[in-house]
Amino acid sequence: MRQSSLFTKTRREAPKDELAKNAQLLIRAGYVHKEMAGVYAYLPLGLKVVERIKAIVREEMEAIGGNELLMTSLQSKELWEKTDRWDDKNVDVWFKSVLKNGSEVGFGWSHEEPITELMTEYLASYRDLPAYVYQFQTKLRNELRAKSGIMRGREFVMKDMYSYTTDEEAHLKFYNAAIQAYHNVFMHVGLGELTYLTFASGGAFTQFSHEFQTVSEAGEDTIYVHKKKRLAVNKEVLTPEVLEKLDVKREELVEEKAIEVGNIFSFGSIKSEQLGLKYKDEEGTEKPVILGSYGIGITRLMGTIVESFADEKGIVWPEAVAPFAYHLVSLAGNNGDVAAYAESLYEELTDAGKSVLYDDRDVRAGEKFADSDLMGLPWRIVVGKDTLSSGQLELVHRKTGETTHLTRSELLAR
RNA sequence: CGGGGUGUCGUAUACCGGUAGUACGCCUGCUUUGGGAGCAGGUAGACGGAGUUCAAUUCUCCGCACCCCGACCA
Repeated sequence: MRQSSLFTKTRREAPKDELAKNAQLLIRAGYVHKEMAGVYAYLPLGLKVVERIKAIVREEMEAIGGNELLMTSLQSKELWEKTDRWDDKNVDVWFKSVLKNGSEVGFGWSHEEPITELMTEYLASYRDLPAYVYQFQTKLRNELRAKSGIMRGREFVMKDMYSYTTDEEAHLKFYNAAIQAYHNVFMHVGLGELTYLTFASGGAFTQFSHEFQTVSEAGEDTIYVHKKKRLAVNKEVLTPEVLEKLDVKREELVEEKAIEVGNIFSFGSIKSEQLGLKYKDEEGTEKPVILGSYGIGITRLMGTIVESFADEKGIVWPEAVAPFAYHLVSLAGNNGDVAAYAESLYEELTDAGKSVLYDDRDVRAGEKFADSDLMGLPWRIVVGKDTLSSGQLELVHRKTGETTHLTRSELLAR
């Protein structure tokens, strides 16, 4: 993409109404636009990052048998009354409205109920199970207090997956596969080292739920990390019994602040019973389906990545989620030969299938470099006067600042 | 929801009970061109309402918005 055709601009200063690093940088670099407190629009560059994260998550969800679908934002009051989660006394994040005909509707803050009800239409026999479905949805939650930039908004993109299985054994098998898939996701986006499978308060069905917590100063949760065992315990369940069950000692744990980037838990058969999701087993006996739920906050993950890797100059994207792999910076000025060289290099790289943002703007070098640092693409290719005489291109690694020189063909072969 | 705070050109800020200033941005021209250029000219602003006052952007009250702490957080 030519930067001259990108409508967004960078800003020199952080907006005064944002304290969170992720929001400051994402706004300055033109990735997101704040619409109101806790509500952010994703601009072209930001959308690319969201889509890249989604692609990584999608790949893992497909690998464990997920069927992607897209549920609705408008949800029925009657449905949620069946599970006693319509009343504001029980769920305090509802946005609600009224249709012209007087019916009340809610705006989806979660989708267990609608998807489980949907499943009653399709799942009837043990032969239909298991079923795994997932979606990427914009969740709407009327949070009392939005905070931390895109990390905790009233509107955010989430991947939610639900598993429907015949019994506990099948459920646990999938549950463990999901844990592995989640590990793969966090590894792939570059947060693997910082992210811990964390034991958190469970529910009626199991002792624990599992969270995936990324250690970060910007975190809202407090966890106790066991570095050797690569696991953690949420502060809310840090009890002698839990430590014993996990076979860890309190003094082996380190307290950390962390961001909850994923959460998985078991519903058992409660919701299936409430919503009438049953199947017939081999003997023809009717049984409730076992339900599991698996979430990853896509936009929160994006914020976590910014928080985790940004430096004093700006964002530093891991290659797997960067909006473009290369930032081709042309320092042509009024030198037509340099401009022509940069143009042809851009064409050639793009034709070779490389993902390139080409800074073809007529601005000075300092501004281009500062913008490039702020936007945080992994590799910067600099084309200047010297390039023409030496035949050497400058390749700068955003993360380390390391600069290497290479020829055009070496770059293309990369 | 409890507590605290802040609202000034597009952005970041300054000052002030009496003509609202600066920087960046944006527009025009000239120069400049490897780390946010220089000169000249131009554009653009007091969240809304009520009150106090000769006079309110400034003080008071109400509303709204935003931020922070806490509570909350499948």
